[in-house]
Amino acid sequence: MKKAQATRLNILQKAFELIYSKGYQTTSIDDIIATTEVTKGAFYYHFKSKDDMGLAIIEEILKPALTSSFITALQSKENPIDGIYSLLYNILMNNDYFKVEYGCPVANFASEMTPWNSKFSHVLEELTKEWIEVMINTVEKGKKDGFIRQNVNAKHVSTFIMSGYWGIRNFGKIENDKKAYLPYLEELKIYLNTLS
Amino acid sequence: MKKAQATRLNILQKAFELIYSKGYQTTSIDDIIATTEVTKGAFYYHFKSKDDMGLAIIEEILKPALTSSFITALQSKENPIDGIYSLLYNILMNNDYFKVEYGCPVANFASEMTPWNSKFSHVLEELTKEWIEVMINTVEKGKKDGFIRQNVNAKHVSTFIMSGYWGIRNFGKIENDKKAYLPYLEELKIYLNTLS
DNA sequence: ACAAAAACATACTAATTAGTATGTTTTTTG
DNA sequence: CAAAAAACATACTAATTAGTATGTTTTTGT
Repeated sequence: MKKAQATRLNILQKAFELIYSKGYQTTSIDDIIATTEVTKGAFYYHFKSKDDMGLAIIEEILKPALTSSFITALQSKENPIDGIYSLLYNILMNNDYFKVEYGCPVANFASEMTPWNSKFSHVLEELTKEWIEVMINTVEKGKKDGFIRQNVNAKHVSTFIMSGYWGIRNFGKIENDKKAYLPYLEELKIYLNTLS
Repeated sequence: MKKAQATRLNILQKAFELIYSKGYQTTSIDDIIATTEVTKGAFYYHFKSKDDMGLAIIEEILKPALTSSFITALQSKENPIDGIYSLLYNILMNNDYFKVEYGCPVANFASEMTPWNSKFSHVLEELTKEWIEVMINTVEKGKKDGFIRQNVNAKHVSTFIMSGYWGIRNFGKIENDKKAYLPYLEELKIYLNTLS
């Protein structure tokens, strides 16, 4: 019950990298077992289907990694305006787990799977709602602490910011250059300051 | 030289609908010829490959349709703040060519094709740059006409707005309900008013 | 140590894929 | 009207796909 978990995790991680760079549909199981150097038997011992593995990637790789870094980044600054900006700046400019040319893995999954696969839709909805909730709470706390105006709607602001993030990720993919992020970040900073 | 063009256009339109709802990879040529009721011979007479057809969809269907409606919507109001808001409101809430559950066709293409297909990346980059340019010009005109502050950076603002649009489209896909657009639109209105 | 279960390996299958080879029909043009 | 080119039709192919059937090896509990 130790080595087996390691191979399972190895499959998930390697498969994630392949899917993140090539997309879910274009990543075949043969691709995955070739790069992980496990056999098909091992793969289907751990996952009952390709979709089962895809969902496990979201639940076991993306969800914990992103949610924790999301929360700590937001809480790193006293003023949520600084917290939100530094979260987005760092995730776009300094994170080298994410690549400009590949966009946001969650947005990619959503874009590719969502209309025709309800299981994926569901876990992705849960995940994004969790993020929005975290950001809403941050904004509300900022209102209580006097950093943000009382008439700011936390849900609207959070949705607005998350949308911009997903969108600029797609721009980055197209332009294939982190420089594409800069105009967005500049305007984000100005926008965030209007909330105080 | 008349009926042939009609079949070509028919293929492009039906293929677009399939791709818009299911994605490019998951739409097979057999799918396309089944719904268009043309044969494989006809298909490959008009397009030399699947990618050739995909690019034709962008160039001949999406580009003209979107760019023209984009420009006229932006110019419909004297104040660009109203113009931009009504453009986004209408494209999100009133356009029934686009479906919530399928998102933005251009963003879908970008998300799915961009990292591994440079030809698609290129035409999509051209297309989005064109939109950004149009919006920049609108904002600049608004500055000249006194509707928008002089210290507003038109490029930053345009990129910021376009990002938000693409992102909220992805949210809509996940939530599968136009209501997901409303918090975004409310905050967009507030943001746009800070530009005046 | 040994049986049983867990973990992995190999060789297949049936379906689907983009694309082609080779036709026939329809239009156009001289 | 006839030949040539354009437009479409049919039947294939070779590769790839997710998934399975049937093994062997390794680990675990007793």
